[in-house]
Amino acid sequence: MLKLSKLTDYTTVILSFMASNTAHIHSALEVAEATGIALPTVSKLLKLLVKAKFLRSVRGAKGGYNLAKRPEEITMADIINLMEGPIALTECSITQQGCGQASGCHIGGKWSLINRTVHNALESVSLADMIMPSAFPSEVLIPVKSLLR
Amino acid sequence: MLKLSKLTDYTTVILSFMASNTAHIHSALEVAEATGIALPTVSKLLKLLVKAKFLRSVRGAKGGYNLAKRPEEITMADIINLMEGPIALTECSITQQGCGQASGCHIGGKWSLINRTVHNALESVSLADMIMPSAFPSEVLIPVKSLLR
DNA sequence: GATATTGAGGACTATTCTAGTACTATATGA
DNA sequence: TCATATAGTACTAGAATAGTCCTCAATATC
Ligand code: FES
Ligand code: FES
Repeated sequence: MLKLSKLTDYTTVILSFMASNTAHIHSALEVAEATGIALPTVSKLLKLLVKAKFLRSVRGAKGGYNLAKRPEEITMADIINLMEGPIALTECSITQQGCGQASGCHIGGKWSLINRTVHNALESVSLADMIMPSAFPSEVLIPVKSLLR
Repeated sequence: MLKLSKLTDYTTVILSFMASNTAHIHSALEVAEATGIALPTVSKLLKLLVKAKFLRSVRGAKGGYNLAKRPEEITMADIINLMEGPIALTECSITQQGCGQASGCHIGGKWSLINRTVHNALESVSLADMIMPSAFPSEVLIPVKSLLR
């Protein structure tokens, strides 16, 4: 289904929630209740997000989390990159030298074209776009030609 | 990693091979040897591709497979769609009514924007593009604005 | 200063999904 | 009729994912 893992989904929901109210800090419990995701899972993800510098944390009583960046600065590509590693649809697009079935492959470097195409698509959507009631990325043109070098 | 399953990868390799030589039919064994993928797996995938109308099959001795469409008519989006189902990065983008954590979700229909963005990207690359030594999709512009309705 | 609250960090388990294999039936050319 | 090749289905082992739990560290409040 070319689907994201549930955790990536959750992460997006959590970040959207944080972005929609940047004023004060939110405890893990608060986030869990607001999003409907189980507390232990939320907790796990929040820690991850702090490590990745997307969130800041405050420890101790009355502690919690808030966004460390502006919503415009976090794109879907960033989130996916964090949760699932670099966007690489196949093994052989990571190393440039082709994968196992090297011998018979007529594709070669074409995967990297596809990867970049998808990556650009995901980069065109930011957290800010996610929370706007009906605002959209103004007009992002993705000339496939420009992806090549 | 936002990665495709291996089977999808294999399928692309197999289809590319078929596309690079549309003249005569290829037996499963021939495809397996050419691509380096294990025969049983190749066989399984070829059957699937026939069912999906991407390939035609000829049964019996001297039988085999060949492309049922022109390489330009098969896009990466088609292949992924076949192997992994409709491109839907998350559960809730399938049904329009939101997923489990409905209550606290500030995202709503925004997923479908992302899905369409990615889908368009993948649709811009066809099998023909994959086999051309260095040809690329001429110039596909993806105005994100146009994805919305 | 004691205590309650909240995050940090890591380990562990159950479950689900994927990949790969095997086996039987059917069609066709020689 | 036999050799060859696809059609269809069922099964198994392995890997990845999701989710939970437990202990330690920091801080606010009383
Ligand atoms: S080398 Fe991996 S698909 Fe071609
Ligand atoms: S309803 Fe599923 S992520 Fe919002």
